[in-house]
Amino acid sequence: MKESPKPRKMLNSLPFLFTTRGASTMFRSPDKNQSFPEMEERILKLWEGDDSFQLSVKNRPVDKPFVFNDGPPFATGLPHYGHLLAGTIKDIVPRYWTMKGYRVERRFGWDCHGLPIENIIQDKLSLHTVKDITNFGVDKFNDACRAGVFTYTKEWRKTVARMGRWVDFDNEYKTMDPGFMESVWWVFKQCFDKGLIYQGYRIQPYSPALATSLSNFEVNQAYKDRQDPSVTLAFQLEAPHHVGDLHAPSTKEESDEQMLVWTTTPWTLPANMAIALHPDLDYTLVRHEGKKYWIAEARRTAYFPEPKAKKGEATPPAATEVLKTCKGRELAGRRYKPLFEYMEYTNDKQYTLLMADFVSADDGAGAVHIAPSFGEEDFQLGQREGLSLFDPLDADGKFMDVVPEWKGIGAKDADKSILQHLKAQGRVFKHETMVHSYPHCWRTDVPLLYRAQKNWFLSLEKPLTDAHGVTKTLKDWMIHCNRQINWVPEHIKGGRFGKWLDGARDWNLSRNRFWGTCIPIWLAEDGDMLCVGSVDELCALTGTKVVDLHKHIIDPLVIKTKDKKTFAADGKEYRRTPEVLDCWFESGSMPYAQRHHPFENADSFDANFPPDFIAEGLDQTRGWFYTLTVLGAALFQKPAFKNVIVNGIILAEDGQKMSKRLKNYPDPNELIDRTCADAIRLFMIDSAAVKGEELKFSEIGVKNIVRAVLLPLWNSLSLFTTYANADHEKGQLSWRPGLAQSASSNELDRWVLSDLQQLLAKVQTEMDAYRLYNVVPAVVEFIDDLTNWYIRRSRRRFWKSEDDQDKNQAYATLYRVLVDFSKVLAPFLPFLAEEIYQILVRELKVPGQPVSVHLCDFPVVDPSLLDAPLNARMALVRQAVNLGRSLRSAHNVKNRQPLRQLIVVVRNQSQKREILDMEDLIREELNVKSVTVSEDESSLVTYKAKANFKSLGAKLGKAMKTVAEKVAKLSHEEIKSLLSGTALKLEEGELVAEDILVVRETREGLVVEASPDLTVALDTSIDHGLRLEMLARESVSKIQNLRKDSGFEVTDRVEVQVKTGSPLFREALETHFAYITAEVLAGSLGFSESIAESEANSLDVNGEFAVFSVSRKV
RNA sequence: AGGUCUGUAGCUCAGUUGGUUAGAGCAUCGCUCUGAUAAGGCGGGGGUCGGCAGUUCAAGUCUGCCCAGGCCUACCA
Repeated sequence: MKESPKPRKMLNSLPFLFTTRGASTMFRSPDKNQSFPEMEERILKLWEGDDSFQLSVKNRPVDKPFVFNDGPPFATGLPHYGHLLAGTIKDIVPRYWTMKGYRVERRFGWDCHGLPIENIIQDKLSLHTVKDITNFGVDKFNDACRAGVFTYTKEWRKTVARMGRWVDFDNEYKTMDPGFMESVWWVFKQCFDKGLIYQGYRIQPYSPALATSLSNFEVNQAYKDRQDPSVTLAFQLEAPHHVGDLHAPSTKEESDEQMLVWTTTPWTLPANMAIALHPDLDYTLVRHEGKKYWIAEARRTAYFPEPKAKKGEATPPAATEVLKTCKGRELAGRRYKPLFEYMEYTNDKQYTLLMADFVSADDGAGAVHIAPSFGEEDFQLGQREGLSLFDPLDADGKFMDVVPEWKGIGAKDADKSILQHLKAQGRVFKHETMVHSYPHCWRTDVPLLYRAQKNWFLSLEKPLTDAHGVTKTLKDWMIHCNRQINWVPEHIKGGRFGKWLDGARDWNLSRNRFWGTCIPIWLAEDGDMLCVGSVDELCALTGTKVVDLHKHIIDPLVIKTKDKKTFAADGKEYRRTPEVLDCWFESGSMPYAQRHHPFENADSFDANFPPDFIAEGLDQTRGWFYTLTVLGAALFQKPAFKNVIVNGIILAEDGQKMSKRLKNYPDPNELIDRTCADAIRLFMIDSAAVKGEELKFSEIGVKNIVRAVLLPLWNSLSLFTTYANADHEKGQLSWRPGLAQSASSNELDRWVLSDLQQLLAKVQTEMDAYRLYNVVPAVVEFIDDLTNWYIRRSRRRFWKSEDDQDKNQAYATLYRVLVDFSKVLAPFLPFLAEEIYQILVRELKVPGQPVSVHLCDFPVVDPSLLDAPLNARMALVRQAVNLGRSLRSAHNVKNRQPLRQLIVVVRNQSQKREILDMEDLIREELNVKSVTVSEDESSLVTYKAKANFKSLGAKLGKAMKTVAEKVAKLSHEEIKSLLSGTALKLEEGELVAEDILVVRETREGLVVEASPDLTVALDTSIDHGLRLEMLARESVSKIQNLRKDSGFEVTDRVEVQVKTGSPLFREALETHFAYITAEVLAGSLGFSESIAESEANSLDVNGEFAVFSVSRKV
């Protein structure tokens, strides 16, 4: 064989030129020490040069789309393994459907708006508060956000491409594009016109330092322990006779009873409106030190402990006297004297005892102080009972004029003073402190206030009617749509996501921020509102040409009109509501906004919605998955996606979260350079991470993929090209790629082809159901079948020098398998699959074949190649071989020692044929002279039986146990008779063959191994001839090792010299001269006394000694 | 605190409608094979299937309660 060229370098510079290879070489030989990362970089350039990605899309018909929607990431940070995992899934599925003949457009998208970038810019410009930003200028601030939001796009592009993901970055969408934002307005107006949008209050975490409310995400970042007052107050109740007299104003007639109420937020007391009790809890009136208090019975002893008996005293005098006990509901409506007089009396429920289920008696006094402006539950109760909102705080969280005592003092700061005031009035029953977990402002560390904020909401409770006239509330539509989605893993549908939908509440759409899509509502002073749904509309209404829809551009535009239909001018003035939209609204609008629907491409919308496929992480359940679902249901009463793969979270190897600070994970780019992208992809896909479970990421795991999957495959390719080139050069091979070939007569060939068809069927089934986790194990198993059975068993067929039919069939088969298999692998291992395809197909310029494996059609099952009985037969033979190998091992008979015969005992006639069919294979694999098939195993094994619990259990029920014991005691003969079809009568019933499971025990002193299907025995007697053969094989092995150690090429011819004093060795070498010289490609084999001995070249077989010398024949 | 997922060999995980002695890969130890292979083969060691109850002739599997971990959600006054 000629020097193989250095293909890598050549291809880098001349990617299309293959003709420079020597004419005698058929295939480019893969480098045995190939660096996979280098190979991948080369493939990337090849794709770029060929424009393969664009071709793979354009080659497929427009009217056969597979629609994929990509969730947009933020480019303010670098991609991490979570992105790589989702990205790999987002690559595999589209590649697969492309190869199935669909046109799969893949547009990348960028999330541009929102807090991540606003926070970065605030830090950069040292703008700490909302006021700082407005003083700085919203226009300048937004410009800075725009300029900073794409910091890492280059790194993203590079890493995403390097991972082998094909996605269109040039045609990407951005949520800040005017077209995208216009479509978001359209979506908003659709909701508005359906009556879903309303303005209302919701309790939100509020940072007084920043003068803004915060998102839950921000709140969750800064929970910490905090010491707060824990105060029990005594509210003076009025006389009870006013109960039920709804219109009677307070008489201020005091009773002598007080209500104990617990709070940790004294600053909310000036806004107290009511007290809540649980209707079903017991409340007790006690007399203590001359005063009467109501308290939840369950809390009584916590507040009024029973005095302990002192030594000598019998029963201590009770300090607390129980007067009466009743249910909370019996106290409903009792009035109390308010602590403060800041509020107007607007509702007869004000300052009364109200009933609420959320009240518990776990701690406190079992009665809750209600300030509807300052707590979620308070707010809900206030809404129900018609209480007004009273919020005496200004934007900075300081008391306003209505509370003159604490005017200008911050809410939390006023706690102490308020308590002092109340103590002076005798209203504080108990004052302690407690430590509890409380949210703080993540930027300023100031404790947050929960207060009612005016917001824009999307109602989930409004009825919507679909095209078929069916009416449901939006929430019910969402639940309805969710039923149509194929979730992987399935449990999310009814579990995490389904439950979340069940409990979904109206969506708060507004954010008091700056860099986002504006809420397109203009308000008049009288509360009248206009919703703008497009740029043209805005231009018409304002008479201004607008190209950018960001806040600083839009806010100054005032709409003046008399008539909302004709927009006649000079009427009321409408000004835009200042909020921007929740960014999730933009993400949820992505299916429409990325294609500027309905302003462009409206006619093709139906074909593209809902999309076939999306894939994101588990954390998107409440994020993207949810907002997509809301808007899909709101606009079209349809699900926003048909299939979704939810990936799990990737953890570091130690099971902790990946942490930059702890450096407990390798840098993705460096790992790619150390291992390769294909291996990382496969490692991630071959895990429960593709069904929503977490994955512990380990570099060792990735390296194992290289070792267990990539290298064996690479070596298969290498074997094939090496032998093909060698044979081709010597003119020992007629087969050529692309030549028509008839079906192989060799069982191994037909087996591996059938095995491949089974794999194809499996991959198709699993991919069609989006169960990626079932695909990789099947692929890996096929690699094992291919390398460790097909190729190992076929080696000699490639090695032999005759250009016969068998050899040509072997080449044709392996070639076909490798090419087809490269197509199966293409979605999963896009680089290695491409390299195989390039070497085996593209570089040969086989007519009619695409230039890239990714432009090929996914192989479909060829029923003519599928032969399930053959697969079963081969499984049986492999079992027989395994039993035989096990026997050799157990009895310490080396495989190089040929044995006389193997006896296989079969269970039936068809097995007999199957074993005899493959006798040659078994003989060679087990190194035996003959295989004898027998149907009677009585001489080899003894039968024992076990009860078949499955079949007997149903019949026998309780008698199962006794029968099982009897079955275990059955004799060999009884079992034999049962097996032959005779039923056995027992007290408990009749036994038939199916009711027992036969266990074979080998008879003493025999070399026998049994499995449920087969029994195998080995004749281990060795005669003179067998011994000579063994020595010959040992010699071959030794010589081959010497060849290898000397660095000779596979095809080099050698001369062999032997020194031995052993007559047996001499006889073996002489007898098997032809065999040995053929095996080791020796031109001569002679004896010599002048060979220097070393450990490497001497051979000691059971005391027979020989020394070898091998030299290359020039 | 609630929801949800997970808990099976040293590690990563399979385990069908409940049914024999709970499996695989990796790792480890011993033996072995090999001119494609950094591989392959055979065997060994290694398990109270998170715990406790219950249903059943029979529970890793079904039910209940509890424990641990992850994620999501959450102002309990």
